[in-house]
Amino acid sequence: MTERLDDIMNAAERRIRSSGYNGFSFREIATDVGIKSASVHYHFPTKADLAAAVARRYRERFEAGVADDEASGMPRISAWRDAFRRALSDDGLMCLCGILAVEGDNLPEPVIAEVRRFMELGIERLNNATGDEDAGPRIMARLEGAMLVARSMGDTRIFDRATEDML
Amino acid sequence: MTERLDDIMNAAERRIRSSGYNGFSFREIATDVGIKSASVHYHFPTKADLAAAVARRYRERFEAGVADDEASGMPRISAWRDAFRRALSDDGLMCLCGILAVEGDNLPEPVIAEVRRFMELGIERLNNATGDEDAGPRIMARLEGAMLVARSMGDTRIFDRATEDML
DNA sequence: GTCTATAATTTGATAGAC
DNA sequence: GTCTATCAAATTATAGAC
Repeated sequence: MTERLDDIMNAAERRIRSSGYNGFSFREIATDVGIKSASVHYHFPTKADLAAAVARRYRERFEAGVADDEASGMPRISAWRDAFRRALSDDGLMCLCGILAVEGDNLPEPVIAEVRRFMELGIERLNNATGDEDAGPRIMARLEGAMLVARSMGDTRIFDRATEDML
Repeated sequence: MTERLDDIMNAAERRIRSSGYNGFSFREIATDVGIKSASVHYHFPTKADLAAAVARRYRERFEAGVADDEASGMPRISAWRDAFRRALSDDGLMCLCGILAVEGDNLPEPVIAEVRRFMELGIERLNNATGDEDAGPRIMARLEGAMLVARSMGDTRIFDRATEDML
């Protein structure tokens, strides 16, 4: 039913995580999915709509992944580390919110808002888990940074080596 | 003499660190500097040329800043932390190589090469300083990540809180 | 829902005068 | 070195037929 919507969002997520918001076009998404760009606009009127929807879904999926790990007894820090590791190893791509975060202030307001929500979520959860209000920013920084460096060196194992003490 | 060249590179660096490689145009640079885009092409034939030159200069300036700190007695890890902090607080912008790193593989080859050189430099120097081959990736990850998170939350102090134990 | 067609703008880049 | 003029291509987005 809504499989077409999913196809579009999947293609958009892959493209954004590869090249960023300014690095993909509606025509590319359309080609990936096998339709025309006008049809993509039918589902998402503007580029900002599409990117914001993808960012929201990413955050919700991320949150659910962490919750699953915690439900099976994993400590919260390890669960967040595991969720980042999964995002990196599943497809070798950067964190969606990480790349949107660095692309910065020229992005549409709704996209920026979703990214900030992702960061706030992680910081708050990790602060609560540790009782240390510096722990949230520090752990999120390590995880985003480990993805960034691993990606720039083209070596996933760098993420593991830079975060193995968090297990 | 070459002040025009510097003006162009300064404008390009600011734009890239704000919005990335795909987020700036020759016309914007030209407007910033007060000339026409054709004149920018005179100095840098292609966009890849300009970005690669800016990335190389960034790395060299970064390296010199670290060397200065070390010459005045600062330990190497603190010196790297200080150089990142300076880059962030001078203008509130992201690390140039950090943003180019996440924009990824669709960038022109010469630009990717400069970014990788920056990361390799940091990793190697920090590995040597600690005698631990995991320390380089871990420290670079923390510094890049702290900038990323601080930037996405619009709060420079997050960088300090996430890295104060490295002083 | 998807298409064709197209508008309006921007982009990276070049040619040639001064 | 900088300009005007221009190009070919790509971009976001819309109108309207099917």
